[in-house]
Amino acid sequence: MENRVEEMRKNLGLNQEAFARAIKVSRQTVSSIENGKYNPSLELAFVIADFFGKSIEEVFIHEKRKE
Amino acid sequence: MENRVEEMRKNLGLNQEAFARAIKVSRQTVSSIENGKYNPSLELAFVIADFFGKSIEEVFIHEKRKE
DNA sequence: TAAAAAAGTAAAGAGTTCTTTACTTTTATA
DNA sequence: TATAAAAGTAAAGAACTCTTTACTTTTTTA
Repeated sequence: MENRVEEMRKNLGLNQEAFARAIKVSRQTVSSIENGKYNPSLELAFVIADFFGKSIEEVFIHEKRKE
Repeated sequence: MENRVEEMRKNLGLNQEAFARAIKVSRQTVSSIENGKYNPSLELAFVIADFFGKSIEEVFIHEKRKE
């Protein structure tokens, strides 16, 4: 799954540390999500989307693979 | 976090087993999510919402608590 | 280009999501 | 009401999410 977290974070002029503080996770969590190491939990996906004022679908791109 | 999975599943006339098969998880996973034992992963939330033809926000209700 | 700031990464550990197996309880129907 | 179908639940284990600590690499700026 792809996401636009880095792009949206940079649009707000925040570095990973400030963004991590704002959404109350570690900086490593932000880095891991931005780099696609893993997806956030649904809860964290909501927190991130809410922070950006976007829907989850606008931030996280679920490419539905067929077979 | 609340969700409307049970309601939407029943609207389609599916029991937990048929629904679980359709979204490729175990019946226990469906039961656990419907009963709020845990939230689905973001990936599974997308699969469920897609199955219902809804957005994640329409299926999963993230009540943002301000302490 | 040297120093500082920002970001990448790794490993160990805690907690969460999901599976399988199996049994119990509830709900629907003959 | 007896049986069948549907749903609840529990436990052990695998895989994933997130934390802390700590170090390395990349990018920015003085």
